[in-house]
Amino acid sequence: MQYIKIRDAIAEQVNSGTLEAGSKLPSERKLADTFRTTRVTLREALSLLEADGIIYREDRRGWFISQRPLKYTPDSDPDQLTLCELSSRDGKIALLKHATLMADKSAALLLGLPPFSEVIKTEQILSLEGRPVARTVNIIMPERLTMIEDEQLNLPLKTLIASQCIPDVSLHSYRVCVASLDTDHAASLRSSVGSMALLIEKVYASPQHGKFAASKEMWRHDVIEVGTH
Amino acid sequence: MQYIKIRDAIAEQVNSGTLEAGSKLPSERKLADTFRTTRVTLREALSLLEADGIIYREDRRGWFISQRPLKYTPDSDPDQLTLCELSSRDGKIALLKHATLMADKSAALLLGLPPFSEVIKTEQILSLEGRPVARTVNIIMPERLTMIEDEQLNLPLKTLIASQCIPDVSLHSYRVCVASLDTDHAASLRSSVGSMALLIEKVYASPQHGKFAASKEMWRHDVIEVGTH
DNA sequence: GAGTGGTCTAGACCACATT
DNA sequence: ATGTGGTCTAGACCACTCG
Repeated sequence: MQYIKIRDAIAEQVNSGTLEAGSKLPSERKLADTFRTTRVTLREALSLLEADGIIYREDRRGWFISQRPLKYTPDSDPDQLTLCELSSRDGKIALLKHATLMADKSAALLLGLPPFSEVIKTEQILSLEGRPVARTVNIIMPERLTMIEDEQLNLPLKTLIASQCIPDVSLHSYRVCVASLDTDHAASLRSSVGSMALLIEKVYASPQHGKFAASKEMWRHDVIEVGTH
Repeated sequence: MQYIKIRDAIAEQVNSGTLEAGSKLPSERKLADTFRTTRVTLREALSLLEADGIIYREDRRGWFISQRPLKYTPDSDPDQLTLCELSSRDGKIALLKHATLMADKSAALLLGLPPFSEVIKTEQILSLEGRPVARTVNIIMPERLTMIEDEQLNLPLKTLIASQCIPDVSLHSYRVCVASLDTDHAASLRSSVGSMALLIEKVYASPQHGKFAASKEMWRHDVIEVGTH
């Protein structure tokens, strides 16, 4: 099993600091030559390293060394920008699109909505040092909102909610699971179809209104982990 | 991108119920013939389905249709056997090995132990309907235990702790992350090196003793997800 | 013993990113 | 324009599983 040895050789280079976080690996053809093998086998090794979160792939751009992951803690539920700050990372949110429309099946399920409910839906991209790492879909029930300014649409959902003066909002429930990227998500994240990702779903509720907002975040899996403290 | 079409074709067969959960797919060579392609491309498609948790691989045995995943809820922190029961699955725990030894780096870190601390370490395999799906390492500080019978060693950690009459034990912290299987774990789980997995770490503590026990569970990723309720 | 999955080779073409 | 990664072909051998 050659590709195990190749994986270990590259992993060692990363751990020893010879290859710095964020830097690019040599081209697949060069690496294949170096290890005296073919691209197919080399890519097998790279995929293992990718699975471990040690390197990541940018579609058609090459392979790069991962940074240390962010750590999302459901207990304190920091919003995305706070999460970045906690790790001293340069996080920025960009708005992809937004619309008021009928809730789709997944949104209706998440918020327990009756058929034909209208919701506000926004989609955002979170970038770290310019690299897109997560795509978020936010769903909000419009009756619960007094007013949204355009500039607020690229705020984290939690921040937006906070501006709405609804008392006692809390993270009602969340779900974490391993997922893989579809064509659309892959493109937004400069990744490729089928890449592993971590899906984090959150539902926000208040005693008065019950469940009224939710988000689905699709994270590149090398970027985040989940836990306490 | 042929392999996307092949993936979708197989996924459709699964969703429509033509292929039942738990059943085996035809051999790779047959499938490659069916889709008029080579094994390499076919395996690309199968890997996507595996990443989505729709199918899973048993090392050298073939590809199988996944069951619906268990759902681990840190809030209530059900033990592994309870978790299986909640989904009406036939879960069984087998003891791999156990020993009293010096805490390794990862154990010491988890429990905040001083150097040269002795701990009890047990390793277990959880099987669902006979299929090994998770490997658990339990770490316990021996001072906190009155006595352990051999028959208790294949109990879930939480159940074992409950038998020890330590008041107010709680799940102190946990961590969930995507990981990949090393040679050893892969073998225990009838999987292959580098396969994606979900790692769940838990630390138990009580007001009197602080952190005194922990577990690291390595789950085949098609089998489990994490969330509330 | 036949068939299977695991691994590997040695190419090829294309679309895209970068220069 | 060059080189790169993404995709695909058409084989091969071995070790293992299973009947």
